[in-house]
Amino acid sequence: MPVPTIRDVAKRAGVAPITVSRVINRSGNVSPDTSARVEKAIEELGYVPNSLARSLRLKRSQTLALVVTDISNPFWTTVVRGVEDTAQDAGFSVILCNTDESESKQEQYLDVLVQKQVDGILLVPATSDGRIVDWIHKQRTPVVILDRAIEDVPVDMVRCDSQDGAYQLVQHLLALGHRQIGVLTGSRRVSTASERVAGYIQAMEEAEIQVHEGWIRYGTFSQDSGYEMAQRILEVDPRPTALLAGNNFIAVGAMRALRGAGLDVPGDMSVVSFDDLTSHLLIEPFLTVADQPAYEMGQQAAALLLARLSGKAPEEHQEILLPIQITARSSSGPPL
Amino acid sequence: MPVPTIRDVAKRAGVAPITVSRVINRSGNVSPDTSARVEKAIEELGYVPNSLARSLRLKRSQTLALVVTDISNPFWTTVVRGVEDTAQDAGFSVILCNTDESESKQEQYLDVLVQKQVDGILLVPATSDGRIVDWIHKQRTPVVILDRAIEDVPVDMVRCDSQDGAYQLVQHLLALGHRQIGVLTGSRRVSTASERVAGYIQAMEEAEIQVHEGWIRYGTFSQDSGYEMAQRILEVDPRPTALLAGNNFIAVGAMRALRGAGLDVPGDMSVVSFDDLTSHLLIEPFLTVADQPAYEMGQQAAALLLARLSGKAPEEHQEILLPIQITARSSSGPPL
DNA sequence: CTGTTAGCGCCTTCAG
DNA sequence: CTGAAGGCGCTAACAG
Repeated sequence: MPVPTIRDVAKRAGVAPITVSRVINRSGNVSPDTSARVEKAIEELGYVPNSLARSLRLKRSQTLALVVTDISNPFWTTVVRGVEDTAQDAGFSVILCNTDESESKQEQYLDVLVQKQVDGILLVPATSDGRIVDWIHKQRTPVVILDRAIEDVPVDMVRCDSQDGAYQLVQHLLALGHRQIGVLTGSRRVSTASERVAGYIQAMEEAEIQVHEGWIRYGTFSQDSGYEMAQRILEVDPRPTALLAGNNFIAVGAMRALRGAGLDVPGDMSVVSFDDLTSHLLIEPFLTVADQPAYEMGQQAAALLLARLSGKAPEEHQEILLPIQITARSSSGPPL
Repeated sequence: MPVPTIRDVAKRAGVAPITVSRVINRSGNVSPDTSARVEKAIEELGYVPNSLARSLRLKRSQTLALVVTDISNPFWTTVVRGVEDTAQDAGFSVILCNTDESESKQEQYLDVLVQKQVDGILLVPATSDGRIVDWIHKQRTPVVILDRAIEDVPVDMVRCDSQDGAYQLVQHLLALGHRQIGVLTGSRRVSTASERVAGYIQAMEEAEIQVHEGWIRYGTFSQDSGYEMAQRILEVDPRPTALLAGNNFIAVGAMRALRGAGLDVPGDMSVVSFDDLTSHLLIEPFLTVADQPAYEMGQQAAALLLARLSGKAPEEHQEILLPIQITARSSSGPPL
């Protein structure tokens, strides 16, 4: 016996398919009596509506897609939760995709998502190249860009004020007395990486400190890269007395490198970082961090996308910038 | 201008829709000449196939669903990667869902997934109640159960040998000289939680140690629960000299509690645990653990499901049990 | 190699 | 309050 369709239910209840549809979707008025007969038939047959057919007809799938760059990072899983909770409340499902910072994987996923007729896409772009957004727009799928800026394209965006976060972290280090400060960040092609450097430079310039070029290191947002960048920066003369890590993974990698070099944190080297979320898994949080509101970012991005879908968002593209607060802990102290 | 359909492409290329379909799917033979004209039309119109319509017609969506219980836990994100990589290679997309160990959320998700006509479901069951599997089977959707056993229902299953893992961990503690050993685990309704207790009891009985009832604590697989269970167990007389944590989150919570009580690990109390994955984010891994092959579990489960879908799996239900190895580190030492 | 016909399961429109 | 007809976009089956 094949899977029952709306027609099977209709036949069994002695009504037309459309009536069953009305009962399922509570659209139009159906007499309590008929309604009950339909419900009974649904129950008896174990009928489950086919939402593929429904979506095809309605031209909407009640589904959002969320494309992130690294699902292993607790920072992103927190964003995921913010998105999911918000979508769920609005009756939307979420398809989650992971690009591993790869542009080609990103392209592949976006293609599939558009084909699957998702109603909207939340994208953490692998790079700041705006063409991908143009392409999605051409497919008439609404997009909200998350966490990272995109160049030269008008699009809804929700992100954190990375520059200010970095600025605050460096100010904190300066206040402790540091003058030689290094920064380890992600790829140049990722806006958050360069903005964090910009905030660093801003603070250093205000303090009238000459920044040594070896103090600024670009890599990737990974532990391995953090490890390597830290090793390199230790060889720079003059050697920094404090490091600003572009994210939590870089911080962990860097601290491993410092440990390998026999350096104590914060005794021999202060370390401050973005993204507090490693503390979920640490016995004793000790990293001084700029703590991005990950959950809120997910929430707001999803809310904005949903507003777009229902035509409730203002015509012009929104750019929401969330503030960052820093939390001082024991990984930063005065220089030797 | 509305989104172009296969008919628009056909018209522009001067062919029938089916010919366009054949070009897109490389099904049937099409002359290179026609094919080129079609490709051109597709390009010019920016045509993207509607896979909703395709799935409706073909009765398959090339989509799997993965339902996990806690996406914040790196253990699960690793499983996710194993599943995704395997699915991707076979041309399948994955819809990821997070139940937070809640049966009602689980039910809700499964309903949506069946409605969306996913081709198969990979489920980490919130509880060992077998009825949910019966329900999915009734919907004719293949399922593979991950990580946790389900009672009394014939179904494909891929999981790790929790009992043996716990047995090994306790043996390790016994070898160090511990006789009073406590165990902090998850909910009684979750098979892995109880299996880990079973392995503990097995090892203790073999060593002819009388297990004090206060030494076995059931809670949930969360940090808060670990914290609370650890606080309680410290009041038991005789107090354990070593603790076995049912997962990484419980271990972290427990260690925080020990720290709050002024106890040193492993000086005053040894701690061993399941799931090594916190180490990704730790500067210095120090927990003695039973390290479950998370990525492989995801891979194998996805592979099994895909084999089912293509009819390549053996008729009878498979139960794959992956071995667990323990890694001894500095969190465990001899008792005082 | 190419096209015609028909229908996947559902819901909008218009009639009763 | 209920139903009949038609079509969303796609592809199998069967011509030619």
